Amino acid sequence: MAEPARRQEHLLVVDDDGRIRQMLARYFEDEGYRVTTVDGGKAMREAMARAPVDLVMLDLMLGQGENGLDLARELRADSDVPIIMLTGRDDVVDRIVGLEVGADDYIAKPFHLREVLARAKSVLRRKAPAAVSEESAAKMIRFDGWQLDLDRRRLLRPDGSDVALTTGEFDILAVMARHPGRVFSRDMLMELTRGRSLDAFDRTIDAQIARLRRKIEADPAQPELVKSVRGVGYVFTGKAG
Amino acid sequence: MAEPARRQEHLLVVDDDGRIRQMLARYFEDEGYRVTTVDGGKAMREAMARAPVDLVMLDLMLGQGENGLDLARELRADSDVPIIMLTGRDDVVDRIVGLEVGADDYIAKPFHLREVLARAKSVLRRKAPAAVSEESAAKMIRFDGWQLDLDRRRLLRPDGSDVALTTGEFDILAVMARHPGRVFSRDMLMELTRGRSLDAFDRTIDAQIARLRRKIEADPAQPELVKSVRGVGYVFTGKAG
DNA sequence: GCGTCTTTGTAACAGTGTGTGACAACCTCC
DNA sequence: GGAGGTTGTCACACACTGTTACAAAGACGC
Repeated sequence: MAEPARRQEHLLVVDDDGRIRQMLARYFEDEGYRVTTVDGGKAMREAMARAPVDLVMLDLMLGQGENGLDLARELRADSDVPIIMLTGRDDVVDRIVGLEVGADDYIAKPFHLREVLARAKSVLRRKAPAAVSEESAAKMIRFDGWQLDLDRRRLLRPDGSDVALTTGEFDILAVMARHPGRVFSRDMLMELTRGRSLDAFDRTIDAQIARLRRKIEADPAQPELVKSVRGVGYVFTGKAG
Repeated sequence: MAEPARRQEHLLVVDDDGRIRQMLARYFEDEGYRVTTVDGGKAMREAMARAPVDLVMLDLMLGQGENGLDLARELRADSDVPIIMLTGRDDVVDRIVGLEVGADDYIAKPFHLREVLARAKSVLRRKAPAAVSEESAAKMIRFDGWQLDLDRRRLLRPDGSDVALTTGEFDILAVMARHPGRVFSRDMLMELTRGRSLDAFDRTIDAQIARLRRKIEADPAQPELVKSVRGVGYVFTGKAG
């Protein structure tokens, strides 16, 4: 089936398993795509820098202690390139990945190549018309009249106005607001927001919490939404709904 | 000081690695817990059916194609039993998903047994007094016109104004107010609020009670809400409703 | 590329919360 | 009434947290 002369779309496959790289590359090249395959984050960054990419297919479980989620977040920080996650796990993982980093679709391993192709086409079609088309219900967390939009990474005040949160501030709030009433240690917050663990005497989280409070609390000295639990950590005390 | 005959708490360890099962079983049994160990989902279901379980410690990477996250979700569907997940060192995805599925805490392998014990105590302490489900309606305790909001960690006076309680003060009041009329020994209060036991001649609890009274009693010298029981401890005498 | 602006990590300092020992007041039992 | 033990309170030291300022790192526009 000859493809009409069309700009060749460029796929980047990130997977530590050579067989999968080869399988995907062969199949998509047959389908008329240009395919680059890499085995990890470093190579991915290099490939991204070298040539524009239209779609990234990213394995969630990479070897070498690399984490697909981190790479996805990294990609999202830089660009709007569509991302399809490859995962061996079930729908729960995929949902989270979607929430966390804004991947566009997912495919569970083992997969059928025909299905991968269908998803890839679908994602490319959706993304192509410039602006992010909003077909899925936005994932929203509501509390005390506020709205935290996980897809758009925005926080809206009860009056609808926008709060300008930085990436770090947003990540901490997102993790905590998803579990009101649960106490998070600083270490947990560090791991959940950026996959690093905290070393002793690190005040990073405290500083971020302070900045966050300054933006979302009526009186930062008497916080109502993010409270401290002495000797343990922080807890989100907003009321869902 | 003889420990009051307290119900032995029952732990269920789910892990496919026999050495880990044995290590955890030995350690927690030494600490006075009853421990059951199983190696997979089937045995887990059987154990759960056989005897009530107070805490499940669940490995996320089970052999035989079994998925710890599925088991966690399955547990959550049926019950509110606290869950601690055992995860790989840097599998952030698993942790996020685990929390999302409803696990209460996670511990990265390899772990220190002392830390596991501390987490277990902490989870049991927070879960024990009535199932505090995360997204359920606000948990409120009312007494004599006062309102203690456990989710928001706030105390409101009859006139609706806010009382600024510290973490420690709030925890003690929360524990006692949940069980009006029941007498708590200092040791019990220490255990329930911070998972440590009290050593001899420790005046910590007394000091906290004094500070608490100063904030909530009309006349701290003639307490109406938190009374002393000489030779035993303290009792909350607020009238529910 | 370069300079500029934003975001983040870190150190320093101030303020708050808590544990501890001392002591006074109190209770109970003899 | 006195002894011995228990409780309330205070003061103080120390640990924990909030906040600010500044430097480093990163993002952005040109």
